[in-house]
Amino acid sequence: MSNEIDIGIRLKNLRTERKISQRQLAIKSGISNATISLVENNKTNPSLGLLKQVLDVIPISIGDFFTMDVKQENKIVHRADELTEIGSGSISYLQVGSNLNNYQLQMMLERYQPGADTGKSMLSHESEESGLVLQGRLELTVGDEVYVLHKGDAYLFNSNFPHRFRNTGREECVVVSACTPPSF
Amino acid sequence: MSNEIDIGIRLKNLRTERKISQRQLAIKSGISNATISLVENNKTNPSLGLLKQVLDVIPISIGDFFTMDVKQENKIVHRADELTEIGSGSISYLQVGSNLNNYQLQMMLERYQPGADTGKSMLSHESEESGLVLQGRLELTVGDEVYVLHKGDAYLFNSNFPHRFRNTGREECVVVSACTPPSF
DNA sequence: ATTTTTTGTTTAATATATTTAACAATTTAA
DNA sequence: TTAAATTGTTAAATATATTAAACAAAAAAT
Repeated sequence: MSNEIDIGIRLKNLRTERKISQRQLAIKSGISNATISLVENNKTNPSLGLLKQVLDVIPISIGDFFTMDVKQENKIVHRADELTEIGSGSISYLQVGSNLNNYQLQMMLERYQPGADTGKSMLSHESEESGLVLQGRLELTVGDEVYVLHKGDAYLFNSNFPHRFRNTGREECVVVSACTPPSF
Repeated sequence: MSNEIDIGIRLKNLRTERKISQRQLAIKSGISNATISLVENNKTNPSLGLLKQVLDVIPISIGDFFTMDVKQENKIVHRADELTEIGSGSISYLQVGSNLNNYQLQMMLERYQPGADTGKSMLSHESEESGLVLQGRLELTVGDEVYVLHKGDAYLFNSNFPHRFRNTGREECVVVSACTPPSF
């Protein structure tokens, strides 16, 4: 397992800046795409030779790779039309910032269409979550407790509890939420 | 096998500068001494985590490790009193330069006290050796041939042949020798 | 001299990185 | 809407790094 080096983010930044896929990088470098995925997620402890092979196609030297600044999302103010959509279907998640790799906080403007449901799958992740309802009706289930929130109501819980959101109202439901660390 | 990175020399320089043995470095870093040996000789392709563990005890960052200048012995002229003694006992080897890691050539001023003997152990190493006698009497054995050299005489042989030097004269014997690559 | 440590290296055993192949999810093309 | 291609991820197979243990050579100690 990795020995606490942030190499994953560094590589991912370099790759995405150049707008190439893991597979493209894999082919050019002669490394399998699986490995590139593992490296980017710090799920392996790559050898120097491997890293060099990959960095050679960027190209960047190993020294520069480690001394370069970790690409910071330095934009501070994000205009309403600049929020990045990471939801889909009947649920919209407009996230503040696009690359949160270096942040601990994830802020979103959420819109649930009537009937929208995050699913009974009770997704759970290791983080804290809070939100405030701006409009509409939101049903929140945490564990076996069920709550209904209206405009002005808010929630805060440790999200390793299984939880679920539903818009049980007739109009669109709008929520501002925060999560730490970012969950997706 | 290594992917052509000169990490071995870099690490060895750092370690020897600090005058610690492979084993000491191994213990402090939690890595086996065998691995350190392999790394220093570029006989393995170490993982980043491993490298970091080792460099942490130096200490030096991975970035600095790769960007630092490879310690070159850049002294060109070495004064008579600056030669470094690497012999002992009845044999003195005054070497030109102290750290020959980055050189292929090892030049020495050798002094054999009367009776001095490199030993019957017939040390053999993979290199070429040449020398010229400045003073005294030198007996050279290569394989099963025995030669006696006097002032002005010289030798040159492939030193993977077992060999041996002795001062069989009554006065100090002085030789200037060259070896490639350096043998110790 | 002779033992005892310490040195760096090497080999077989073991742990782990890397690959191959499959997967689900999203995008593109038709 | 469906099919085909591309995305990133994961599991089992394989290749390789790493370790533990033994080795020879040199240094230090007795």
